[in-house]
Amino acid sequence: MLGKLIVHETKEQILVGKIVETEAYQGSNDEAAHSFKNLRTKRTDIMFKDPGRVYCYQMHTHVLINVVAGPAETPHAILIRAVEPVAGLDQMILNRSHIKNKFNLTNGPGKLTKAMDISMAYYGHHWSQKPLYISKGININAFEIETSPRIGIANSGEAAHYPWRFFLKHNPYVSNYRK
DNA sequence: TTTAAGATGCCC
DNA sequence: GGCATCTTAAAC
Repeated sequence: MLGKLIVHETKEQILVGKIVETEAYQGSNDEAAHSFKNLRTKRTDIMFKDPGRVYCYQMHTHVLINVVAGPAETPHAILIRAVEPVAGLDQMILNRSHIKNKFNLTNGPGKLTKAMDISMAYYGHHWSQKPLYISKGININAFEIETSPRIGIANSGEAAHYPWRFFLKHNPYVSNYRK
């Protein structure tokens, strides 16, 4: 998914962001995943459906978005943690309360949803359909990708150490690492 | 029914 | 390091 484009056709502008950071959550076997042990609730339900749909949820005051992965009944998901603005930068600045630093607009999972005006209304929406879809971007070679443990899951036992965060080396729009 | 924690971000 | 703010899971 790294290098692919998220496109959101809003009524104001077309907003486009290149994916530069993701995290993998492996369904039933991953203690850090919401779907650990196949836990199926109103929130996690969409992960048990067909792949390619939007799994979004609210975390504190923010919305976080995922792409559902794996076949039906296999609740995997990929969290989109950061994008690099490609189009609609001025609208993103407005959406982010006039944040000045362009590197601070979309470098986190809660920041990018606000910049790109992606809300909980997209729960279950398919990522192949307008007005919110993923399109072909650039191909990324393996040597351009760096990995690390995932962020913000320190209380997830062994899973906290799995190197399932993926991001583009030296890209200034990647989020700041923290535990 | 109640409570505590959370795949965060911003301010001090 | 604290706190906003709200959903959800799990304990009572």
